Amino acid sequence: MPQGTDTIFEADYSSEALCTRMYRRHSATIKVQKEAVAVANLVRICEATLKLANEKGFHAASLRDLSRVSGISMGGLYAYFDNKITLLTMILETVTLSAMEIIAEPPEAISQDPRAHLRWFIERHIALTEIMQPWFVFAFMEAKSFPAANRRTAVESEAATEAAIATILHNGVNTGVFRLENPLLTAALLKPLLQDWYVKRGKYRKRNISASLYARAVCDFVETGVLSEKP
Amino acid sequence: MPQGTDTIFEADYSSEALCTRMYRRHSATIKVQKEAVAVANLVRICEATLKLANEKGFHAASLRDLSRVSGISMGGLYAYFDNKITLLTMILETVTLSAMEIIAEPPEAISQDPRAHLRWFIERHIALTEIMQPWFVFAFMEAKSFPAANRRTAVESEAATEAAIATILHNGVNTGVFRLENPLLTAALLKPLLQDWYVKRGKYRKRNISASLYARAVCDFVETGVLSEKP
DNA sequence: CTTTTTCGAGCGAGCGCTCGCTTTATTGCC
DNA sequence: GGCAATAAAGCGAGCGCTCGCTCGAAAAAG
Repeated sequence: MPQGTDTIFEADYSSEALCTRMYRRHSATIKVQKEAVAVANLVRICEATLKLANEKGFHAASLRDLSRVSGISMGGLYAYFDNKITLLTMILETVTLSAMEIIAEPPEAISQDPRAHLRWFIERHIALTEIMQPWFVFAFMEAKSFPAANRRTAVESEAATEAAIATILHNGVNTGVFRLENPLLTAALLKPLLQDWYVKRGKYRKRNISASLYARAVCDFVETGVLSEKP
Repeated sequence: MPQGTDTIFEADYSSEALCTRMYRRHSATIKVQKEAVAVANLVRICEATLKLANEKGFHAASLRDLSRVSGISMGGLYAYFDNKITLLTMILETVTLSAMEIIAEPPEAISQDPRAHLRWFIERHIALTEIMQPWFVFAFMEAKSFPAANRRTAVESEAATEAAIATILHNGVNTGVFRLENPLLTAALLKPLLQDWYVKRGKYRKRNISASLYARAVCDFVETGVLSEKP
């Protein structure tokens, strides 16, 4: 596992790995033929794009900015995409595909226990969005300006995450571990807690709250709420 | 109360009322002297700006777009602001000032009971962001591109909201009504639940979830979590 | 030498913003 | 009330500039 000691993910989510997958998806339209060269430049392009979009928004970032920050000339950039929206789409695809991989079957021992299953899902979600933080922030902030097709995909991806949470909650209700009226609505409330980790990352960094501490806080909050006594 | 049967707010938050306050704050620089005329036009400008920013983002919306949608000529617009950033600032101020007014002392009966106090605060927050939804979405989405001074104000305003929640939680812990380890962190987790109502409003509309139903769901979720038994 | 990749000046479109002018409202005088 | 005189408000073509994007030449690789 290239990303260190983590063993919770099946795939590699480093920039190089993500851009390799991106290159292979778009090898038909990318004009640079040698994979090693292309991937190295895609990494520079993506990292520069995420940096600029985070600073001033994707639309406000010009291709001259991108050329300067990535160190690739204007013309060079157009060997990798045919227009600015394609670049946006390529990055969004990467996020959506990765987000879909969060939803997976957990180890056998965990899937039997709804409470452990929920904790596992929350931790896994926060861990991936931690590794890919700039990518997820990009998708979240720029979602509005996506072409309609991409926006639909993004909404579907988010709905799939909520549905996965709802299923876990539902299993918990059936086995008597959880008590709640509307699993889908509760799942909808859990989503913003997971998103806040990457959207407001600066806030938590300032308060010295790590990903695992945040994950634990979310789990505790979700499980028991704030009341001393159940009403 | 001009906004109907609501009696939870001291002030009026209609577009007219908000733009009247906006006009008085900026009467020195706004070149139109008659308040009635100026306020009517500010309403058209603000509503058009919020609409366009919601569709394509503030930066991507041109002043020609704004002129067309608001029905006010290019030159006319510049009687109300001296540049595009000033317009952004004027709208942000309006949101920040309104958000600050959410934090208020509740009726005597409520402030004695931390549980009622928390519910009151949640309901009040959701009710105001419901009335002013486009304004709050604007502030949330465009916060990144604010001038530094405005961004600082926005962060402070958000911190103040969290601090207010934390105080309520703290009182609850002291009186034994609430049980939680870190009131500030729990308050930080409550914030995204309140924000999701206006940021992802379309999702909840599609599912026929009203503001009061959402507020109730958040209150229940926060109070008791999902577990059947306290561990 | 041929092929692949990189380069950056330059194009037209569209941007934020201005300014000379027209239209509308108010005032003062009979 | 009628009517100039003045002030206020509204207008939109056009300015300088930056945008996304192109393309022929230069450089690097094979």
